Amino acid sequence: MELPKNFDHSNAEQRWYQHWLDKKYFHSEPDDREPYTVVIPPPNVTGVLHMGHCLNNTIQDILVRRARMQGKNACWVPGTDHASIATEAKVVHMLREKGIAKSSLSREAFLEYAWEWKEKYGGIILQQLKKMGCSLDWERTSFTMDPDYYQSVINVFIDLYNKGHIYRGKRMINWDVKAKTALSDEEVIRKETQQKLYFLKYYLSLEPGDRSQEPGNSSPDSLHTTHDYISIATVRPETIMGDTAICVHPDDERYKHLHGKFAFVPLINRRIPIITDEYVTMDFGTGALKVTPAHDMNDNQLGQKHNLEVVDIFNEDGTLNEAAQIYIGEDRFEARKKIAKELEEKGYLLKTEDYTSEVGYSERTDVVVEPRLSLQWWVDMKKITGPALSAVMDEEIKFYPSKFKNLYRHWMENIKDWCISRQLWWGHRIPAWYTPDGLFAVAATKEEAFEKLTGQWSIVNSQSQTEKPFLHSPFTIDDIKQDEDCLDTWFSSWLWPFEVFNGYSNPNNKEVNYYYPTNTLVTAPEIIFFWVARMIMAGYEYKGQKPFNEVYFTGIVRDKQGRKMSKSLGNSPDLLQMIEDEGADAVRFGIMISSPAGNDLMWDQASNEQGKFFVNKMWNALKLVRSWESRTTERPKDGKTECIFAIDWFENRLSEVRIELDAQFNDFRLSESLKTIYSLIWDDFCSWYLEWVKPGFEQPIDKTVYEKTVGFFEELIQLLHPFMPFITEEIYHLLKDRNDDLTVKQYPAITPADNTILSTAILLKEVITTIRDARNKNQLKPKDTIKLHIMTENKTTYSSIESILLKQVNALSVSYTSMAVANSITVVVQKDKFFMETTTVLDITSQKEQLQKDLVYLEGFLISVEKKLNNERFVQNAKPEVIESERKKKTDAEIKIIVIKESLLNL
RNA sequence: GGAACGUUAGCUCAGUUGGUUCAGAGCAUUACUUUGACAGAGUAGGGGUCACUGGUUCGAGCCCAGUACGUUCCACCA
Repeated sequence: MELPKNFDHSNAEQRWYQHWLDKKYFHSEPDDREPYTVVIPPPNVTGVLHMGHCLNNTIQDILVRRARMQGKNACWVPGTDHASIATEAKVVHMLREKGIAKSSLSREAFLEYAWEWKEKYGGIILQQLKKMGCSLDWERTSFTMDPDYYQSVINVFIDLYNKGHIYRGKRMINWDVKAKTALSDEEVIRKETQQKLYFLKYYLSLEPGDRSQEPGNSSPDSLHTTHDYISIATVRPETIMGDTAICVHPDDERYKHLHGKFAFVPLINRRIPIITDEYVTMDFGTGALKVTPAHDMNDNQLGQKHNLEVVDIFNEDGTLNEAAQIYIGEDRFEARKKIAKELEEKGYLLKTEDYTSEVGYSERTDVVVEPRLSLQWWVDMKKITGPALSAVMDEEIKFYPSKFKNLYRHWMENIKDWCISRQLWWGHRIPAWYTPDGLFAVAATKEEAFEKLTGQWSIVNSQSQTEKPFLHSPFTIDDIKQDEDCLDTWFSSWLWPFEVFNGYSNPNNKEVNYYYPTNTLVTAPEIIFFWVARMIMAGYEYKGQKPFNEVYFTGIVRDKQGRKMSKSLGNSPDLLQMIEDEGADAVRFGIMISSPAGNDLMWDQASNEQGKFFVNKMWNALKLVRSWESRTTERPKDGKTECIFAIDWFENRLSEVRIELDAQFNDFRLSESLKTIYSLIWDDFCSWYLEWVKPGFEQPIDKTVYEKTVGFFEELIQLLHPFMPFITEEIYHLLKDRNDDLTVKQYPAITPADNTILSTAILLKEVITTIRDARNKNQLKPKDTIKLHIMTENKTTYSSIESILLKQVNALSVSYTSMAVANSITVVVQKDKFFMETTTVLDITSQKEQLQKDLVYLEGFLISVEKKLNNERFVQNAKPEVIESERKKKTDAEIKIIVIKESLLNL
């Protein structure tokens, strides 16, 4: 059969992926084999494949495919995350384009749209993973809002609440004014922002207890007989209406006379106390700080400490409310401009300075985050961290690279409570129920909640009966209402490693018992806290066991300028287009070859080229080997020996590499293992082995050699298969007709390599290279033949390789000599001399130069070795084997020097 | 402000317990080959004071201290 000139990747990819699916190779059922379980980090349902996914999933696929070929029961579970905020944003956007406002819809109607949207677009990313060749068990596809999963999330909430680990509390949170939802600290991105620092006058009240000067008159002059003021610096003049104190450092001499006095907030003239706290930095701004407990995290803490009034001046969309008194309804940043102008006009503004500071932005909507007081649901994290810290520190769960252990420890030791409520409809609705009077109960159903609330009601009322007969009015089941909010997305995905096997909804079922704990988690370091840490906690809390044995953190994919790949920068290539153009194998190769373990990778699309070239190289090797098939012959036993050595060598070389690869995989040095295989195929197999066994033009080939060669080729592509599944499966089937498939072919056992053969091959390669180099330098054409004379004490070694040598350096003959051969090119390799007899006129200067260069190096080397050996302290302190090796270096160098000197004399 | 990590060839990176046949690989580059699997190739070569300064040691790319630069994370001064 004639093979096409090139590999047709798109045809092969489709064909083989479908074939693997038809054969159910990726489907796993519990059996008596050792399991190898990986759960995919569930991409957002809204997601489309990007380079990060490409890296992450290629790595997982490599691990899973290798495990499968090692005889393990490999199970890779796919699925998606409902991604509450991101998905809701997309649905809202989609509705807006249709002219429908979310506010005009009931919760039920909105959710109907959302599900519709999810069904339509939600699976795109999973389809894209198929294009990459990912060997996922599609029958196990999970979704964080599947009915069972949903119920598990709710039950976990109830359970944690009942254990006292979840509470409801008013806390300062990061508020996204666009999405109108609370954000966790981790969802806030801090960016350096150019700002203005406004220096404002706060006029002083005359007497600390003077009530005659209450606000009411708008003119400062009417409030103050003098113009004494304290100046403060702020970047947020629009929040002054929320000020309830001014704070100075107790030791600040400038303000000691003001301790306990009062000042007036400009424009609204609220009278506020001047308090002292060491929190204030004396040398920043004016050393006096305006305290706005409702709108600043630190001010809030100060406010609590000093019992200050809290005046919240913002609506949930970031506009000013009535409490602000002025500019009601204006957006916060509009208000800032207007207030700044008014302050200036009325003489409150002393000056402004340019100022750069970090401002928090919402990761989801990119608006400036507003610190806001709000009633939210919280997880008391200290109560559930349990064994999660020690599991990682004691390496019961191993982190690769281990540097992330420190980061993890730091976070765990300083863990803060987790705000889990989100003001969204898309997600798991919080199972809390309220009476019209604000009593609440946590329960799975309304009926249960009603029962609990009735109980609470009677207790409360019986306690308060002495004072008031009904502290809370009576209510019916129809009066109670469920919490409107949903749970944070991560509150569902932290159950992922066991709930994909129904490990919570159906505890101790056969599957979860078999597959859990999972083996390897492959994820991005960015979500070590969001997800990894919380999965570990949930694992111990609900399974009493770690969720995975090891975590491999991939690097961040950056472009060649070192910038993170992102949509907004537009430096993220269209992955699917790339796969279509260059082939999935090339793309997988490209991302893996540039991916050092655990470090960020500078990815350049050019690295796909290397993958494409590699595919082409293997394709051509296939064509070469196949062209021999029809020319095989049985050879007499005393036939040529060159192939015997080549085969011996390659067998041992394969063993050697297998051992190497094992070590690399154990440390997740996947990029290196790909390089190892790449070089094994390109250099060892194509450049050396195939050249050594290649028959002359249109000559026959020994049948045994042919079969061995096909066998080697199979073993090579088997090693490569996890990295580049399509081209390897294709070659496997084109090498010869067969019924089995490479995807499930089991690796042979690892055998030790014979070092003698390996070192003979190294010698052989070195001799070939050196002679070729000498030919080059003496301007011999490739077609010019030579007669090779070898001067060696080790004839036996050379006899096994002399025929290869002859072929590889285009020699007519090889013979052994004990004397220098006149008029020849001389080279020295190790302890042996090679004389190349040629008819071409020789220029001996370059030879001489080379030999002299070698001589100088060797003499220098010898001196340094001798120096060392003559150093008494070295001989005393160094290990015996080190001294022994130094002695050997010395004698070797001495012999070589003699050989080279002789050669120089003969020139 | 605190911390972690990094600095090795033009670029991206390996260098495991200190031992001058360890200064490496892949790209890129140069010369020569339009040879019969492959020019998407072959053969061979050039290229580095291992960031800097000290120290420990018989011996340092590797260990220690400091400096500079870079990246990231955490906390943040209004």
